Amino acid sequence: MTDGAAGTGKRATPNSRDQALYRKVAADLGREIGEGRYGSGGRLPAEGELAERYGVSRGTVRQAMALLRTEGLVASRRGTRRVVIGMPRPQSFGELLSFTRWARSMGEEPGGLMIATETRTADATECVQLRLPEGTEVHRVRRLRTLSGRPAMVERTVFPPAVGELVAELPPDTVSYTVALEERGVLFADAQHTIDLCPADAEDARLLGCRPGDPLLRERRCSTDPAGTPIEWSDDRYLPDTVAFTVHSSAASGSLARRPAGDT
Amino acid sequence: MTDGAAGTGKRATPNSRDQALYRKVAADLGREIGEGRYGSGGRLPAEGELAERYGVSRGTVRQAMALLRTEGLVASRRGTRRVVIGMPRPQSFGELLSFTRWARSMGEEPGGLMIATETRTADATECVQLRLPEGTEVHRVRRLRTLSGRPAMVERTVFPPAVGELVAELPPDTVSYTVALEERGVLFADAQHTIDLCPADAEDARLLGCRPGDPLLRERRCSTDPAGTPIEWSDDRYLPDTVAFTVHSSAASGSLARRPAGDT
DNA sequence: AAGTGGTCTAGACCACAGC
DNA sequence: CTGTGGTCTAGACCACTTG
Repeated sequence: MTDGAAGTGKRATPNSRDQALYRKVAADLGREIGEGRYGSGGRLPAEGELAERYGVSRGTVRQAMALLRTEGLVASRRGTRRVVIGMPRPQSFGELLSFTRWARSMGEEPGGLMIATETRTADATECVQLRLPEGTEVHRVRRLRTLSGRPAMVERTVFPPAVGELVAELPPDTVSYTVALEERGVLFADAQHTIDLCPADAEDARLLGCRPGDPLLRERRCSTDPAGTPIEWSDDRYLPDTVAFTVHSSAASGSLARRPAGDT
Repeated sequence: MTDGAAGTGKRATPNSRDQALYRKVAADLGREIGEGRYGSGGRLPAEGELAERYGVSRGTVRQAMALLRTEGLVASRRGTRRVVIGMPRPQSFGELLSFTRWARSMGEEPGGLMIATETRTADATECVQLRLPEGTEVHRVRRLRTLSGRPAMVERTVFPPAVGELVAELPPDTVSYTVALEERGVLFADAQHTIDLCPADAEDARLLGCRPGDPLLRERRCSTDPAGTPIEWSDDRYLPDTVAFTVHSSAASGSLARRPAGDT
């Protein structure tokens, strides 16, 4: 291996730029899959062949494959080569948490009409979700989100104190809190979502232009930073025909579950 | 390492029973997390410590951790120990694909009222989803699913020929097709889900006892076997207040995405 | 029997968190 | 500086699929 890093010869390269090697391999293969290089249901090259092609060890190729697997692009089992079972989706996580980024990726103009903002003591649910001691002050925001002017979703978000302070200082014309927070060093790493259907309350109906009681698609979400600290707890209610959620799940890991309606 | 496997000393043990070592470690840690041993937001032991405790290498501990991570139980970053961010959920995959198993796990009595079964040529959508050539004959089943007698969901499933043959031979009183198929060697390994809201059509309304046009929570799903071959394509429509779906997603992998309503 | 992915080991160095 | 997880390597053996 042509190793410029004078030394043991063990280290491949210090990763000239930001990404890990296995991520580059995964991205490359993901791109090829998206281009139909192997076809839907087609077989990927063997681990050994890929290791040689990219000049990396088998372990690194396997790390890349694990990524492609959790993204739902390939299936694998002992004895045969991996198989293509899905097509890559553009950078889902950023667009998943940010309504603004998602809207823009679709060529729509996102909007955020502030309805109310307040600082109050957290209720029982919020304390559990945000892992805060009882009686903590939290920052609440309610907004009507629009797509190219049309009402699309009512957003009710609660921030813990540390994040709430940042939110309170945001310029009044801020469209994306998520992007603004990331620019201020708050990183989103994990999120837990609950998706169900709920009837519009009086406020939902007034904002969205539907009747009270009309069903909405609800996504409740708790996001955490890389340290595992909760940074937001949100209740988003979408008008029908606005969005759909897609999930990949597998027997090996399984990030999706079905629960009885009602709790939390 | 006290290694009874007289030999190279490399292999730890041939895995006395079915499971891989890293799965045992993950299961064990998952159980401890569920018991609150480390607390919500608490820190896990270091990789090295766990490797010693279980008598395995660091690589094996890391495989276990990767599992716990995709299951949404822990978050991790360089420099500090892993942190608990979620509680374990019981065997989600089996209960996710099987309405029957899910119902029973909640102490409800699942039912399946057969509405219609037919063999016809697949339409365009079905051909794409099941990766079948145009004009292939598929097996279709429509059923009303009930929870302890109450209507809960209308299920419309399409099976490719190989699976359809098995389905056609199932006893008329079969409640769970999923379980029956698994008993006949059809294994479910991966699934791709799309969750959204859709209005009840005339049949939905009649079966579920609601009005046509009333919104239902819809889950469309394509499941594949370990070889990556599609084995079912289903459109399930739930009455409101019946179910909620929960998903974990992370910046590192991301199995959840939001899409505009409409397609596929 | 050959090919291929699954599991496990052992060791190295790096990058980051926190004292 | 020390501890910790992230990345990478090299090699071994096993279990399964396929021809």
